[in-house]
Amino acid sequence: MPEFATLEYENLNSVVYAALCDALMQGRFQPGDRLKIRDLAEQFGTSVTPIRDAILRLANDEAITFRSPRDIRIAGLSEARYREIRAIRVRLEGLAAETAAQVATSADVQVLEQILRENEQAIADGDRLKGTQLNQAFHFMLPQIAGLPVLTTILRRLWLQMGPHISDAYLAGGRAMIDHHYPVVEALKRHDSPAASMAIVDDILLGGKPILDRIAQGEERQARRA
Amino acid sequence: MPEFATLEYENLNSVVYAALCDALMQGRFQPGDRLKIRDLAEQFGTSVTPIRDAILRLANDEAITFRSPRDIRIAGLSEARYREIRAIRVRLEGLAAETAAQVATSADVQVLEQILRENEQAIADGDRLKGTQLNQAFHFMLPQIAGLPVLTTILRRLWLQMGPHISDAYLAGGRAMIDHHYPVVEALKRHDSPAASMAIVDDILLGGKPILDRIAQGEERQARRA
DNA sequence: ACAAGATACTTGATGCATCTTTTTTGACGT
DNA sequence: ACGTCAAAAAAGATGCATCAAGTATCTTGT
Repeated sequence: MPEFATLEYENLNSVVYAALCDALMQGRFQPGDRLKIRDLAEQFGTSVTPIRDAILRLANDEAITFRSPRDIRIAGLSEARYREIRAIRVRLEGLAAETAAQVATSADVQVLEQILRENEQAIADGDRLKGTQLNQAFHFMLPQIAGLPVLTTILRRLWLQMGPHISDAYLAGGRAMIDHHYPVVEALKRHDSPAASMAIVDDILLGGKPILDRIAQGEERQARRA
Repeated sequence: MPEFATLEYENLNSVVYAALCDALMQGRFQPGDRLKIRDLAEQFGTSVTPIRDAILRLANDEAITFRSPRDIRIAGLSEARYREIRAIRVRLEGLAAETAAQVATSADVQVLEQILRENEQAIADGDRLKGTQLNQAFHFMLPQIAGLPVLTTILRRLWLQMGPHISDAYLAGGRAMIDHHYPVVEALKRHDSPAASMAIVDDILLGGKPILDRIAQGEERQARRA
């Protein structure tokens, strides 16, 4: 008897959740933006229940916060918290890169190279949205190649929190955002785990610099105002 | 102007979620146990809505799964998935221990030593529940001392998934479960980050051995049946 | 006695009404 | 202009009714 993939039934709340996740990761929300359940319900054409469900899940992910019982907003991100997320990413994406380097096939490498080419093109075209998406796609390929689903989930959650903060800063760094991706691919080809890990760490620390600067700058501005 | 902690207002779904989390972490559920929203609503004395909300959050944490659209169960844990969780814990708790070693005060150390003493006593008394809780308390102290809230959240989620699988295996290992905690405390006293990291890694790998054996054994049994 | 089909029951998803509290708004006084 | 305050509007939490789909039970024919 053939195996059938357990087909994922979709409930409305999952659809809404996925849509909001996409929006978050694409930077289509700004930190502090207010969400209203009834408004979203109208936009999605559903009742409020699936929206509430999705928002509850995002709140659980700490991507949105309840500033007060009736005030739902896109979560802010302090500099300290961003630094923590970065430190965690260094450890976890390092693990993903190491593992991926051990098991990567040439097909895997080709997918990565294809993403890189498209990303290069998107940057050349000045297409910020596509550039951000392809950058994320590259990062998520590593845990996928490595066969680490739990890791993928954790990283997705971290990106949900970073999403609203990277949109503006992304192209500020220009091609720097993907410069470090090339040595990752080279390391995977050679099954060189330490090199893969070091390259992805460089990417996170150096490529993420403009984002950190922007958050730090925003905090400083806020401090002066107070 | 002094900082005020954003006081957490409590909604019912948070109360239910916290209660279910506790139950999960204490191993009071078995993998595969079925949850029924209406039953839980009766037990908690609420309507079904807050229960649904809490269950949705736990599903988002991947602590429970929807086997089919109307069949909510405590999630299983494959050997591969457990190994992945362990690898992630090694990286993240390593980071927590390193950071904690740099900033730990003598007050922090005293708290850890107190937990260790009580844990020793619980094991001597054969009090499995208390032993498990204190073991967890020790592990969660490290990211707290280190001041890493995001890390704490991630680890809590991982423990939610491990909870139903550690109950039986815990005392099987006897004192082995906390043997490696002592060198962690010693390393924190000396502000010796590498030693702290190594000690906690030993604890995760060696202390977690009986859990892995149990999961592997369970899978083997299941494979034979098929 | 047993299997297949029909029936009744369970159960989560969805929608919606209501309640309480918050937020908004606008008038008012300083 | 600006801050204050009160009334009105808004908004999330909670509870509940209904629906559709799955499960268990019962019936029925062999």
